[in-house]
Amino acid sequence: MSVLENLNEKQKEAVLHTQTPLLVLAGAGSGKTRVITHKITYLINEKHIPLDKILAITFTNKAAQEMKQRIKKTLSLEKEPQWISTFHSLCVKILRQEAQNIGLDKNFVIYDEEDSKKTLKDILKELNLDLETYKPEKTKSIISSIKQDMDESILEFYEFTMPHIRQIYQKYQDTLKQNNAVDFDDLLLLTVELFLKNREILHKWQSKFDYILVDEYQDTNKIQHKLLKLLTGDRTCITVVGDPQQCIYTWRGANPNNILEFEKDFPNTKIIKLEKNYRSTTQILQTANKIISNSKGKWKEKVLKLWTENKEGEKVKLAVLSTDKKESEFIARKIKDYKSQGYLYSDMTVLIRMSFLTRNIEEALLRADIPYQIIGGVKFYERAEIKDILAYLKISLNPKDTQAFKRIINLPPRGIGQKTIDKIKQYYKTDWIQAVYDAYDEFSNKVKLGLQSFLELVQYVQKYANQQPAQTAKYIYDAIDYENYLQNKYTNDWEDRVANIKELFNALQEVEKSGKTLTQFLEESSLSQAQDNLENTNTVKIMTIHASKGLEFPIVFIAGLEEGIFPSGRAFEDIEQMEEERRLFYVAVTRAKEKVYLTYAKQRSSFGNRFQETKQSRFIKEIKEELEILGKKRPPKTQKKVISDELRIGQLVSHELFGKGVIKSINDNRVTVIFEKEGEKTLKKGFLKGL
DNA sequence: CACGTCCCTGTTTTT
DNA sequence: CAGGGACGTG
Repeated sequence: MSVLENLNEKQKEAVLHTQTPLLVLAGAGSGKTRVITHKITYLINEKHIPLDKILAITFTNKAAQEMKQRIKKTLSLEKEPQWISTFHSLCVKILRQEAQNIGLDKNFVIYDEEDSKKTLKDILKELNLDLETYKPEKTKSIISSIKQDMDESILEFYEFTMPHIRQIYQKYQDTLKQNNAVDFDDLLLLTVELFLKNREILHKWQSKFDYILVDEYQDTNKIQHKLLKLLTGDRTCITVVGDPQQCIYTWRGANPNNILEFEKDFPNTKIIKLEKNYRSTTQILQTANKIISNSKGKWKEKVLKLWTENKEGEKVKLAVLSTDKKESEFIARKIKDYKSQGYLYSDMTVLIRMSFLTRNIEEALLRADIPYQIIGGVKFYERAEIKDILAYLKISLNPKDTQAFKRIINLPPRGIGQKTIDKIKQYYKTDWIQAVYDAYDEFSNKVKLGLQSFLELVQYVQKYANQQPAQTAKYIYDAIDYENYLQNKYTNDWEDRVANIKELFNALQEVEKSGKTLTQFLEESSLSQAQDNLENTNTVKIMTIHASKGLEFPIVFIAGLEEGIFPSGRAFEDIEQMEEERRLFYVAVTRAKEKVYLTYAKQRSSFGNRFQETKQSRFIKEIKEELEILGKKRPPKTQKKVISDELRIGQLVSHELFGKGVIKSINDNRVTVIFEKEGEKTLKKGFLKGL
């Protein structure tokens, strides 16, 4: 049982190379996950590195989980390896242990995007600044890039149009600190700062790891690169795997230059290219190569050219539909077809560029009785009802958390409004709960009553949350009569929301059973990702292309190939962004093993009612000669079943685009068919197949 | 001073 | 369609 079994020469080389830092340029479907897991096994078995001295960083929690289990199984371990995680989870672990060394309370909370933006909004109001000039989204993204690049010079640029941006940034950092909170970027930044400031601690963590492996390197940002450099030190014990052509996260700081810089920062780097693809058919790969050949050709010698020994397969297909509704119905119909041909629902995925496109797809699949799962969208722990209940638990662990406090002080309505909160704030010394006590005498009896009910509840939660989180959550739910609150507030979908709460109770029950702490649970929920919820069930998965990173499916539908959607309208004026859109398309197509369907609608309804004319995505034109256009051209010779002369009235037929139908009349070469879904159409014989 | 209603706007992608 | 801000009412 060699660890090198079933690896090709290049893969073997990548597993065996440990003398110098290693950069593996691994194309889509070239078996990079395999290389990483085999390499870990090799390091343990042959190089005798203890399992817990290997650090492996993956892009998603899901990937980390799978890798852990694979290794546990391969090595017949009792427990899972503990240092396989994402960058963010790794940094949380480090920070929890070292909190006191950077003036952080170890009960710090992680602010999500919403909390961070609300914090910024509060700051803007306090500073009396215009919300238009300093849009919280914009401001947040500027602050993020400062932190991700560890470089404040970007402020000089923005100060021309946003003179107070520096002040806002300062205040934002101060506020987070006061709240005993960190944002996503802080997890990385604070860890790096800790290492830079404290040699001893750095050495401690360096010596914890004898080897470091990193996946999806093209999507790491500057500070992650820096962190790796710090952890590696002068040693050579590092392997990173990536593919610049699959970089799709520059908009949140990913820096594909990390791949180029790697050689500089890690001397004597060896480079190995994995270009043999094991996933896709020749046709799919050819189309993918065509897509990426239209990119500007940066990263010269780092660009991979994929090839495969897989069979030819079918051409990538394009279906043009009249409306968005028809588009999703087409997809549903195809799914049914393939199901009846023996494919599983779980063999198929629908990929989209923007999550609002899930709506139509979901409706069509629902109507067609096709089981599906939506990955991402509004995530579970970002739902208002979940955050409401969690805020009670959070405030009990960290009573400094302003966002949690504001969320629940008047939930359910207790007659406490802005003025009361302002007053409480004047009494703020150590934390919000204390502030409420201290300010208490200031208020009218009515407000006092409201505050009392709040304080009583919080006292209870503080007492029991840690030991019995599930029961405590239930207690909160009943105490605030939350079901009633949901019923009144959300007349349409309150039942779904109640179901979500029940789901939360279950999750908390698991926490109690598994012996995890509430803090651990809260931090996992903050760092939960779309893919984490990917069920191993026989359902069609619907997700954004970003969420599909690292996954593969036999059949892939890519919907909404329209200018403004894919590529996104925001990319129109920016060449770099357009390049990223193109890479995104490349990633989408390379998810497929056997079949790819591209679709777009000539008309799409925006918001509620109005239809808008769309324009075909530029990407389609770029690969036109690779495509089989459904419903327009004669199907290629592979489909010999085309019926020619023996058509008769009443015969069941099928059409690529319109689905199943029955022949109503025949007139020379033209046949009128009544389609199950599309109604009556007259078309040429050649387009029909017998059933 | 809190709370309800009306009207407006605005859609990337996410740790 | 939905979330948030402005504005008027009790």
